[in-house]
Amino acid sequence: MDFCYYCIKKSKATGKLDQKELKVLGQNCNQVLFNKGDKIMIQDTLSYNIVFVKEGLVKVHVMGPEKEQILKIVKGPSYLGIPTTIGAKINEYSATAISKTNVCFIGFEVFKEIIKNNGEFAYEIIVELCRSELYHFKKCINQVQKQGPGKIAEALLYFSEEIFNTQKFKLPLTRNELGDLTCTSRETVSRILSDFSNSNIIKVNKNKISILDKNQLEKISKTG
DNA sequence: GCATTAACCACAG
DNA sequence: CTGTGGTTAATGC
Repeated sequence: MDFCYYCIKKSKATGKLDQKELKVLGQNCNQVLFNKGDKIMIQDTLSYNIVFVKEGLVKVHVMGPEKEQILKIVKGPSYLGIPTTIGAKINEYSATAISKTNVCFIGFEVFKEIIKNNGEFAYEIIVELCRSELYHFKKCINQVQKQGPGKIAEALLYFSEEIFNTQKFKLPLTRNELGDLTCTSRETVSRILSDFSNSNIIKVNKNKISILDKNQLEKISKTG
């Protein structure tokens, strides 16, 4: 039952725990492997657990009044279910694996106890929550005020810099999902991607994207 | 008015 | 699932 102790994909917070705390965590933690497309959390169901993505990519999404909205793409290691487990009785959003993903479900009671007893751990959790809130503030402003090309440019840069750390990557979303992420339609996504491609800003081959002119992309993202 | 932007629809690969 | 063309509505010179 020491698998949390030996886990090499610990969160920054979990790195602050001593062996005894890790043992308790390990006893109240269940690891599950999800494949692409599997649902990890379902909106409107009861939320009993803190969800920690050890490894892999997950889309966090909600069904709005009109249509599906993708809130963000999360790359492990990262927590996902903290706000909805602590702040609400039910899951306020869904989470779906978009690659092979390793997830730990952590019992809420134990998680709560560790927060209360270990300030260093709690602090790291707060840091993660703060970063997430700031990200959403920024995304909210950008999605409301930028127009199409700016939104798509920003999303491409996000994948390139935050998720894959390379100029060449395979987009893990369909055009439709990219539309749901950027608050545009799938047609608009298609058109903007071919526009970028025709202007030699990016190269597109199905879902494989290469960023050719990062400066230009940043400029478009910045000016909207 | 005229231009721009983007959603919606439809249809073809 | 995607790409494209036509149409329409909103917005801003």
